[in-house]
Amino acid sequence: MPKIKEPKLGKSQTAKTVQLLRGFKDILPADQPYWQFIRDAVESFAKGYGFAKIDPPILEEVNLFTRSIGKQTDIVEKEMFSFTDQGEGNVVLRPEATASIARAYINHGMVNLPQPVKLYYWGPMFRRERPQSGRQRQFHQFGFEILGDGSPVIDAQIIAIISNFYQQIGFSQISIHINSIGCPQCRKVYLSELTAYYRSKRKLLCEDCKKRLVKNPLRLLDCKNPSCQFVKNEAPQIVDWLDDECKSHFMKVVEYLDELNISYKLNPHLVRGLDYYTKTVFEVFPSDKEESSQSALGGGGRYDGLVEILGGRPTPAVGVAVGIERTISQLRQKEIKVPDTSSPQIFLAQIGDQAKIKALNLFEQLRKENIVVAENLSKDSLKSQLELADKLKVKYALILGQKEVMDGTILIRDMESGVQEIIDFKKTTHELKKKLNNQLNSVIQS
RNA sequence: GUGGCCUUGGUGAAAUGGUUAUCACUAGAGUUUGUGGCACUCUCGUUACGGGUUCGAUUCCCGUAGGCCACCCCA
Repeated sequence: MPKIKEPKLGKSQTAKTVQLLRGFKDILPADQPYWQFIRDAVESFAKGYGFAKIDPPILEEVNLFTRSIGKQTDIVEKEMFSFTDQGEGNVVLRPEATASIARAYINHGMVNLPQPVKLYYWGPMFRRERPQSGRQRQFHQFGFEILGDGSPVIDAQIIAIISNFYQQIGFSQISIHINSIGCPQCRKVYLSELTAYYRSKRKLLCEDCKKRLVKNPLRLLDCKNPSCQFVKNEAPQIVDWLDDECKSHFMKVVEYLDELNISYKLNPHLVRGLDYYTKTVFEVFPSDKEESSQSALGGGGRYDGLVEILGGRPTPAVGVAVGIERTISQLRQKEIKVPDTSSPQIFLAQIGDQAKIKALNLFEQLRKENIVVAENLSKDSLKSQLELADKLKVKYALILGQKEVMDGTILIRDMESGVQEIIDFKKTTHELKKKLNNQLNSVIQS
């Protein structure tokens, strides 16, 4: 066992407060309705579009990412939480999930399933970056991946899913950018063209672009520095250098999107930071006013080479990944109301020892009937119990006291009107169900 | 990794180089124990951590950690 430093006790004998790790956050009970809202939407989409869930592990071998995302990318170069485990080998907290999905596809012989294989995932990802708005070191993504089909209609479908998803959760203004970065062959030709062009303009470039020119020329296209804009606007565009295959693929994708009535913007400057992308790439923004890369809600594209890079048979694939925190922050900003399904409608209050025992049993009985009841059986005064009922904003309070126990009855109090009825204790569940159903019906009617 | 601003109870704020750090909200306990949303009382802080300057620091300085924001890059 490695030695663990004990926290020093201060003069006051209390231990120093333990802080959260930089860039890590607790997802608190108050946040959960948002998470649940998105989770429900994702699950219903997965079901509707025929995706099966997969949960790859959070820890993976470092090679998985150096081979897939690319050694030269920032994610791999400086943002991975990697460490040596006590045994052997380098392990890494996954920075994204697509590579794991491709690995799983190979590992479990999914080539033998009817193609394409449609998978979705949900979970935490880790990148060791400096935190800022819309960026944490642990964040969550969900994603949809379709492996084993190279047809452009699949690209369009993935984009349709994400577009419809955001419509569904109440984002009416989203903006989808799409582009094609070709296959490795035509991209190679294009890259030499692009670097030749930029080299001729080298003197005009910002410092960052000079670095990009050597390191990752594709990224030159999304430089935000105003001084580079002119150079950028005149730069050769990849769509003009796509080979016939890639060009017709891209045109078909666009055609299908038109057919599905999905609005998008062709963005010749859109490139993505992971090496495995081929052909179609796209990004989703909350509105056309916020289209900087930090505000991207999600993105994806085709990755026809990935499975092969990881040692599988050549398998075309497309996918999309969505940032959940970013989506939630937009839900909040747009003040989209999300349902809070967890809050109880009933509070059970008791007075006196006998009533407490009876309440204990009643609570269990109601729970078995799937009636969500709040209580605080350790509190004795009715006043404080009703106070709590009020704070929980329940619709009804059940009141069980000495008198009711003797009479075999129970009180149902309507918390809004203050009207109370005495009912037969045995009919408690029946009455509650009746009341809750009435309420439900009136909500549906209005 | 670079830069800017910031850090006072659970939350949001206030204040001062000098005895018990103020207020509001929240939470808990209570106002003699069968009725909530009001009111009142009480309780909850070594002023992020470490060091320095000083007779004296929460206040000034430095470091560390964390937060926010921007760049790089990404979701």
